[in-house]
Parts: sequence; C-alpha cells; structure tokens
Amino acid sequence: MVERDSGRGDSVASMVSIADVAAIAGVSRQTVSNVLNAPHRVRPDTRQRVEAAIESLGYQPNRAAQALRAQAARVIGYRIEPVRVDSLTTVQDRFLHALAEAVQAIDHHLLVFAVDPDDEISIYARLHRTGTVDAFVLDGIGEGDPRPGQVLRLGAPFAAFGRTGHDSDHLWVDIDDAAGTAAAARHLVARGHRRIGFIGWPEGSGVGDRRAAGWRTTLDKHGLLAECADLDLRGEDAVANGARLAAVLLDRPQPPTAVMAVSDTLAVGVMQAARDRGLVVGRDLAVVGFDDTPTAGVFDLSSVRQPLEAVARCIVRALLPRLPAGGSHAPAHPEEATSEPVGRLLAPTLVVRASSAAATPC
Amino acid sequence: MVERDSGRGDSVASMVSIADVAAIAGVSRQTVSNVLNAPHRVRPDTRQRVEAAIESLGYQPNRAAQALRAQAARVIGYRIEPVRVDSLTTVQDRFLHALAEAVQAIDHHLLVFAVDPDDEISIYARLHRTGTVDAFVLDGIGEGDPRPGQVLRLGAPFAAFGRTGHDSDHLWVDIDDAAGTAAAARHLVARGHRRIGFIGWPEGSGVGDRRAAGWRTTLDKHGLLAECADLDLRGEDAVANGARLAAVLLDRPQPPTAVMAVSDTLAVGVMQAARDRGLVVGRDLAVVGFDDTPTAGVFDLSSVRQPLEAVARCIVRALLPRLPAGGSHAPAHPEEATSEPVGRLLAPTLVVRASSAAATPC
DNA sequence: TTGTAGGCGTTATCAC
DNA sequence: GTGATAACGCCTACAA
Repeated sequence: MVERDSGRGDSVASMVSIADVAAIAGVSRQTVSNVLNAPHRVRPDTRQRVEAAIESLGYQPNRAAQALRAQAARVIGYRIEPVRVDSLTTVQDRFLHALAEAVQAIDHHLLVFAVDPDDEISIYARLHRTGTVDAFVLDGIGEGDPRPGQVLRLGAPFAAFGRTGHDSDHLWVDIDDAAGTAAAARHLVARGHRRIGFIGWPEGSGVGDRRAAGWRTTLDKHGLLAECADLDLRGEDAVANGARLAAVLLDRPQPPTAVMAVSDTLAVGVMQAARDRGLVVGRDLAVVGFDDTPTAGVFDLSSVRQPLEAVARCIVRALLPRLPAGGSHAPAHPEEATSEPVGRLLAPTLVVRASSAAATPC
Repeated sequence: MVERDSGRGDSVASMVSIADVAAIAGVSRQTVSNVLNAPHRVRPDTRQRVEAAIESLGYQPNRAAQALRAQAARVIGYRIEPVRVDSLTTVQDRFLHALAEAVQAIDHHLLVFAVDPDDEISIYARLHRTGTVDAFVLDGIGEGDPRPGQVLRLGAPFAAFGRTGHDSDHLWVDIDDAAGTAAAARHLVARGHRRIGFIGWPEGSGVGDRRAAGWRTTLDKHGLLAECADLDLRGEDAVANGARLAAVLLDRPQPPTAVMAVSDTLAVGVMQAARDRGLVVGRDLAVVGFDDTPTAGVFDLSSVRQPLEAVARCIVRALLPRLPAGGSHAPAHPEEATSEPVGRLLAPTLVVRASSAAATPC
C-alpha cells in the first residue's frame, strides 16, 4: 500500500487505492476495475485472486475519482428549512428520512443545505455548477412558487414535492389533499355526523384550498353541504387560532358534532377549545387533523397521514432517468421517451384514533 | 467552451472548466487557478481580465476535481434517526439545521444518511474509506454507546454530541443537563415553591440521571430536599406516563406546587393530569419541561432550552483542525497542540412561560 | 509574473 | 482475458 501520510496523524493513513489491490493480486489496475464493473470479462480464477485482495485490503473505490471520471457526483441536494416555532407540523424530518433512504437505494447520497432566503437560488446555482450535486429535490413548493422556474433555468435536474399551479415543465409529486379530507369527511359521515365543520387556512394556499375542497365536495355528495356551509372558518396555522375558531363554531345555535382541521396544529386547538367547555373529545365532539404528527399520536387525534415514504420513492424514481449516472450504464435516455408523465398525485390515508372513532349518540 | 454534452439533454450541457476561462482570458489554466487561490501572485490587469472571464462564464471550480486533488471532500457526514412516534422530542431537526449552517460556515457540506442499525458501523466505514466524507458528527451518544469507539477504530475524524462515560479519547460536546434542571429548580424556588416534584426517566440513562441530579442538588442547597425527596418519580418518555406519574404526585397528602419534568413529552402529560383534576397550570401548579420543543411554545410550557446552535458551532470548531483541508492551507497541525481539551459542556437556558411564571399564592 | 509538467484515482477504449 | 493509454478538472511544484 502506498504510504501517503504526510504526518497529519492516523486519519488519512490508510487510503487504499486500486493500484494497491492490483499490486497484491498481481494484475493491472484495469483488471481490478473490470472485476468490479464488468466481472464477466475476467477469468474466474483471476477474479477470485482480485476479490481476495480487495477483501484483505478493504478496498473501496474513491468517490471523488469516480465522480470526476463519470461527471456525476451521485449526490442529490435537498434544502432544509428552519424549524417553525408556532406550528407543530414538522413533516420535514419524516420526509427527510424517507428521502435519505430512497436516495441510498439508488446508490446516491443526500446532501442537505440551509439557505438564507435572500440568495437561495444562488446556492442552488453553485451546487449545480460545481458538480457537487447532480439534482435537487425541492420541498414545500406551493402556489406560485418561483423556485421550480429558477432551478429549471439553471439547467439542473430536479423534482418538486408540491405544485406551483403551472407545473407542466418539470417533474413533481404531490399529495392528493382533497382525497385526504374527503376520506376524513366520509369517515365522519359514516359515523353518523351530519354537521361537520372545517377549520382551514386562509384562501390562496393551494394546499389549504384543496383540503377544503375535499371536505366541501364530500359533504355535497351526501347532501349535507347546505347545513354545513356556514361551518367553514379560516385562520393561520397556530394552536391558538384553532381554539379560537372552534369556540366560534361551538357557540353557534346549532354547533357541529364533528370538526375537521386542515392541520394537526389547528386540530389540537380545536381539542383544547372543546375541553375548555367541558366537552369530551371523541364522545361529544369528533375531531380530525391532518399530517399525523407525533403530537396527533400522543393526543389520540385522528389524522390524515401523508405517504411521505412513497413520495420520496416516487420522486427518486422520477429523477432517476434524468440523472447523469442514471440507469446504471445506459445512455440515460433514448430520445423518444420524453413525453412520460411529469406529475403524480399520491393519496394519503386516514388514521383513525379515539378523537373520532365513536359513532354520534343520536 | 468545450461542448461535452453526449446527447443526454440540457442538464449537463453547460459544464464550464478552468480551461474555458483560460481560453477566454488569453492566459494559461494555472493563472486562472492563481487568481482564485493566490491572487497576490497575479498582476492586477491580468487578474481583472481573468475575473471578467470567470464572471462572464459563471465559472465555479469542480468539486470532485478539487476533492481528488486535495484528498479532501470537504464534506461532513451525519446520521439521521427515524422519527419517534410516542415522543414529542424532535430536537433533531433544530440541530440538523444548526449543523448545516455551522458546516457551511467553514466551506464544507453536510451529507446525511439513514442507517439500518444492524450495519451502522459498516456505513461509516464505507463513507470514510471511499473518501465521501472527511469526518462525522455523532449525535445522541449516551452512556456506554459503542459508536465512538468503533468510529475511532476506523480512523475517521469525528466529534460526538453526548457522552459515553469514558470519552477522553475523542472530541465531544454535551449539554450541561444538571445546570439546566438546576436553573429550572432555582427559578421555581425563587417563585416561592417549596414542594417541587421531579418526573424523570428510569435510572441508567446518563442524560436523565444528570437532569435529576440538577434538581436534587439545587433543592438540597435550599434545604428543601428533605420535604421533596419522595416527589421523584420515573417512567419512559411518553405523554401518558407523564400524566400517570403526575396523578400519583397530586394524590399525595401534601402534593407538590410545582413539577419539573425531564422532557417536554412528560411535562405535557403533567399538564394534562393537572387540567384533568381541575387545576389551572401556572396558577395552581407550576410545570417546567426540558427541550423547548415547538409543543412547549404552543402550550405555554416553560422549558429548558438546549443551545443546539452553539453545540453545532462548537462541534465544527473542534473538528476543524482534524479535517484534511482544515485551517485553510496550514499543515493542519504542528505536532505540539495535541493536548488541547477534547470535551466541552454547554449550559442550556431556561425559557419561562405561563406554566411557571406566577409566584405561589402563599 | 506567467507557463509547463505531472499526478490525485478511476474507468472507457483499444490494442494485444 | 488482460494490459497500456488517456482523460475527467484541479492544483502544487518547478521552470522560464
């Protein structure tokens, strides 16, 4: 083994390269390379000798050299956002974990970076131009978000989690929010509820609007919309708002027997308000949230769960053909398959817990 | 510019290298390199020409080539853990963000990976041997954790967040847990409380034991330990346990007027139990948690906040001299400074909210 | 002050 | 079936 340690201590001492393996096995470097990348081209006994040498040295190909040679870092970039203080909705860490696993499944790595919103796009540009990452996953893309357009202009491959409203020019995956709230509404209807309230975000966020739409259309299908139309209130995502708006609903002459919220954060507020006026959640009032945060589990709150693991896998699969090192050794793309579907909606699932499990008394 | 696009589409088309800049500026590649790495060696007018060319082409040095040349990827590896379901304590995402920022401040990147606990160490080995990362940050290191020893044996530089109990052979940073609970206890004493309960984790977790110790020694200093010694209960980290144990305390003939919990998760349970028996938290019972999770903010729960941003910076600073590309261009370490301190304790701060702000009535 | 040469580790191409 | 050659982009000598 070439001893290249320049006196810096133990950490760099044992960098073993393909040449070391070749020397031990008594073959050339290329034969070692072939054993790893095209084993069929090597005679079995030679291969065994080489494999033994690899094993004994613990050789692993140097990633930087591979990246330089292949013009592909096999790295995906993902921006992490700061933790929000007033909202419980930390969906991000579940998605991050799922994304890391999905990316590892295709022999890539996940590089995360924090950006100061000012020069967000310049960070993307730098990571792309320096070849640090091959592609990006854009998270939290909402109505009118400029970032997909910007990254597209950079020429960097990417896939978005979420939609801007005009997404035909790039890959995206999103939750079918309306299907989620529709499932929740159906569940409540099946439990005998006829007055089902909705506490949502202010109009204009695509996500919030779609969740509201799922509630609305489902009630309509069951002929309940007329008696529930006035049970739709909106506020920013905060527990206090959930409590405040729920109080308004519960003070109505004909209060709802069930309340759906656009997020767990608001739903927790609803539960607080119910308890404050002596109602037992799950018996006197059904509550359903959205996101299935740890908090929902802890408070036995029914909630719509986003299939984040599936989203991550779906995103990575969509990205795969656009990656330079993409499908193993294939030229990544024959010219024809350009018109594949660019978008995909994934249906969430309802997790029923004590807050909505019981049927209405009458 | 060398057009190297092998028909794969737009994404790889615009890879601009140092040779392109040199051609435009009418100098050799090395002069361009000098402009970037040793500007003083270049005549001002030449430098300006080169800088203009760099600007016009948007040139950025290729990271893989730099890594190969420098034998340093300028990447730090960090393992992310899956989200826990029963616990609210998502300290991880706050730390992750802080770590990303700290790492970026020294011109490195953060690579995150998920591991299946079985072959955790083999992942570390692979990342190290392939040169994918230069060093690791080990998080959640507790009493007797084998990982620092394993990574040490790999020869990979690393720093641990947390302590195993025998940490003299590696870098570590940890929260001064006892100082955190001591601050909380002093705060409660100052508010007039004399019966202050503690709900902790079962003995044996270093972290939990140290937090308990902070409570105990502070009460002792104020001569309150005798009357509080029986107010120390333990259970696994779950809201339900917090509620159950708090109920036990509140059922005592002389119930506490304040309860500290070893985590926000348990503290939330305490708040639930208090409310369930008609007590108003903050008036009839003071409650303090630990970790300052978003949940604490939402429920107005006083909590001890870990200085995760400082931990991240401290870890990165400690790691810096061990990094191959460490202090700019210095040989990373003259042989002498080997006996620098390897460990560091950081004091948390108490965030006072409504759950404990008021003085006791009498 | 600027340019020339060589090599970091890997792999694709093409001889043999 | 195996080995020599070259190139990916950069940087550190050293030479001019």
